[in-house]
Order: sequence, then structure tokens, then C-alpha cells
Amino acid sequence: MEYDKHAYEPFAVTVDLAVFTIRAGALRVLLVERGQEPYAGQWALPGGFLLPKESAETAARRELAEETGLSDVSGLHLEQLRTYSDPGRDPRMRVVSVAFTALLPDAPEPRGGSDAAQARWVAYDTAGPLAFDHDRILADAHERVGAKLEYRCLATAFCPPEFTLGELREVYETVWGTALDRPNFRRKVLATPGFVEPVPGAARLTGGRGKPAALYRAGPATALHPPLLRPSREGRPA
Amino acid sequence: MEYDKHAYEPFAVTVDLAVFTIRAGALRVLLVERGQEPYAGQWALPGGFLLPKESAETAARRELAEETGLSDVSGLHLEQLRTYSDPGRDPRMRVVSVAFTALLPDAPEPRGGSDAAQARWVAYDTAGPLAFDHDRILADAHERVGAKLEYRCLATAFCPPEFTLGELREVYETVWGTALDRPNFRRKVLATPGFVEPVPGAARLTGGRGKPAALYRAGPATALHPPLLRPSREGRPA
DNA sequence: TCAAAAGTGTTGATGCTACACCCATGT
DNA sequence: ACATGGGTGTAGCATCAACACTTTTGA
Repeated sequence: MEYDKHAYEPFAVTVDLAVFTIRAGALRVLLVERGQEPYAGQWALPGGFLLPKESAETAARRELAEETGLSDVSGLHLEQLRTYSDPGRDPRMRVVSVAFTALLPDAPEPRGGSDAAQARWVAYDTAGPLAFDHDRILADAHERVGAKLEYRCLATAFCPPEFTLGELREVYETVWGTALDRPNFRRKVLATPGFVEPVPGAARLTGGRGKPAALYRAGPATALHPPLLRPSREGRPA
Repeated sequence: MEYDKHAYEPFAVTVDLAVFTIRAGALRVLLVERGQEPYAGQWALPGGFLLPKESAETAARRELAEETGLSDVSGLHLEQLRTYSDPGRDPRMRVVSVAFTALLPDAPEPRGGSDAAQARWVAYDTAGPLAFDHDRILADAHERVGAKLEYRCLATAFCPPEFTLGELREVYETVWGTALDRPNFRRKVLATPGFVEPVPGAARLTGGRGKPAALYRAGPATALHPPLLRPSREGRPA
């Protein structure tokens, strides 16, 4: 890497966040309405500029707290997605954006942060055309989350501290948009050491009906071996 | 995203490249020797600043061509790894670096590019302490490549246009550092439609000895279903 | 008594591992 | 002849999808 003054070019660096949650059986994403041009009045992913002494990770977690209004975001799942740097992606200036994906257990209605722009949880399916290249970022984030559910213990990030296996299954079914076999799902999850840990003696009614379900907590494992593959791949071996 | 002049802060944006190849049965990575401070005389990953109208992907491919000396890098595998943005990662100034991973079929000795710094292929195992946070980047890249071999048709990126299944197996064994069962490997690869395509009638001697092996080309598939899992995971079910 | 959801059992099919074995080539 | 690497066959084991079935609750 050369320290060439000619090649040096200042860029603005931002973070953009694709924040997902599950509510009422639907996958939802946090969007903010833009107040200024460009794209005034359109919806966009929340985000903002890096402060002088911040890493992108720090900035992303700060923005996550500001936009959701949550006081403690330290335990939430937040990971880098990728960086978007096309020269024309912001009409005002050269902006390089590091995109992040965040997963939330429940969906508290966001209180507007410091800025006046309103924020809302929008169903992923109806998240219309967004500002900038945020449609692409959102699609990439969704694809990544869906793929990661297969081989990472990620689904618990959508769940409250204690949850039933039915709720965990609903995470998979909502993100993938497919139904899963309940008995087999249960066995796969329990067969992965460290994925979930039982809460002794506790039980909860899920929908007001049916047998009370045992409660579990997220375990220490991060990898899912063997993977929990989503069904209905088109190219399956007959 | 607010267009707040107070929050705006100019950053330098660079790309860093972890370029891998396989030669003489060893995984090698392309390193450059630094000529200036900081870290003068130490080895580092190749990279450079983004030009004003370049995306990170464009800059990465340009740097790849410059550092390897190859005239045509359009067909080479190049993908974003992640972005490193810790405030102190470059002692001179605030630099945000978008890291990429590249895979090359063979290992032509690099002719030094425009800059005088010499470049060399170094065995991954002996790639000593590198400048900046490049040790971390290199380790992340290696981890990603190893993981991606399991479920993506990535191994052909290490091979020349026509290759034998033995050469393809050597890719896996070299990156993973484990031996694979030859007959089973063959079956798994051929059972994945579009992974490799036979070159009709062609054959080649691999090591001067043994039966000539059939030649294959890379196929159009990108996903590997079912995945080709690396053996000797510690946490296996008994 | 019924509906709904949790939880357990079982069975046939599939896939995979770990080999044994044959083939073609250079020395 | 033999070493070397390519290619085929197969037996046993593990896994898994698909379903039937029981249990526990609210209405």
C-alpha cells in the first residue's frame, strides 16, 4: 500500500442497517422515512456517518440504539453484511457504505431518535422501492439471513430470552417462507449440542390453546452440525 | 441517513487483497514488501487506494492485475471479504479498508507492478507477522475460503481451465490440510450437476506415473448440494 | 367432546464411509 | 514386475423425511 497523495481521495463513510424482527408471523424490517432530498419522502434503511473515532461496528451499534430507541442493544445480533461503494450510489457525493444486518427478538415500535424522521417496522414483502441502493442491500441481507439459518445457531437471535421450540420453528418458517415438519425440527434442534438449553420446569402456552410447551434458552453453540437445510430446493437429486 | 455537515468526516478508503494460489502442493498467498514507513521492510497484503470513480470491486481487480502482473484478470475469482475500519489500524491517518479474497489457478512469479516494492508468493503457513492488521485479514480470508469450499463450487477457481479430479481433490486437501477418500470424492463431485463437465476424450498424466486421468472443465453451478463437508470436526456425534 | 399445539415412535429410503478391487501407465 | 495414480463396486452403518400416534390444554 503506497502513501500516494495523488491517489488519495476523501470519501464519506456511512453504515446502513438492515434490522429484522418477527412479529405476528411476519418478517419485518426497520425503515425510516427520509426528510430531505435526495429521495425525500421515500423510505430507506436506517444509517448514518461514522464519527471520527468510531469503527464501523461501533457506529452500527450506535445507530441501532438510536433508531430502535432501545436502551440496551449490547446483546443484539449485529454483523457486517458487505460494503457498497459504487461511485453513483449517492447523487450528492462519494459515499462508501458498510452495511450491517441486525436481528431483534421482539418489535417495540421505534421512538424517533434524535432526528425527526419517523421510523417504522414494515413487512419485508411490502417493503417497497427504497432510496439509494437500499433495495439491493435489503435483498442481500435477507438472502444472507436465510442462508445463515441453515448452518449457524442464528434463529435464537429472533427470540426472547426464553422461548418455545414452536416459536423457534416459526422463525425458520417465516424467514424461509416454507413449512417445516414439527417433529423432525424438534429432533434436529435438540440433537445439536449447545443450540438450545432447557429451562427446568418452565412451560408456556403458545396460542392460548394446546399443550404447554417447554421453554428453552439460547445455548453457547454458534455452528449447526449437521446443517438444517431448507426444503424445496429446485435442483434436488430426484 | 442525514446529510449532516458536522457528522461528515473524510476517510481514506483502500482495498486489501488476500490472493491465494496452490503450487507444489502448498497454499500460497501473494505478499509485498513495504518500502516506506510505517512497517518499512515488513510484508503486507497487496492493496491500494480507491480512485475517484472506482468501486471497491473495480479497484480490487485493478490492483490484482498490477500486483500479479497478469494481463487478463477478468476471469479470476474475486469476492469481497469484509471491511476493516478500526480507528487505529493505520498509524498515519484514518483508513477504511475493504478486503477481498482472490483465487488463482497457477502461480506465475509476480513481476513488480508500477511500484518498486517486490512481491512474492509465500506459503500460507510461513506467512509471518504482517504489517497493519493484515494478519487478521489473512486469517479471516483463509477461514472463509476453507468454509466456502464446503458448499460452493469454488475449488475450480484454483485450477487451470482443464484439470483432473486428482488436481481438484488436491485443492481441498491443501486448503483444509486433511486427506480425502479418493473414490468418495470423485463420486461427490460428479454427483453435483454443473460442478464439473468432462472434456470429451481428453486425458493427462498427473505425476508422470499411473493411469492418465480424464480432464474436466468448471461447470456453471455455483452451489454444492449436498455440501462437501471437511472431515475431522471435533464435535461429531460419537 | 372437539380443536389445537406439544411431544414420541416408527419405518422405509437415502446417503455416506470405509474399504476391496481392477485399469493404465512409466520405470 | 512393480509402483503409482485413476476409476469402479459394495456392504454396513447412519441419517432423515414422512407419517401415525399420544398428551395436555382451552373452549
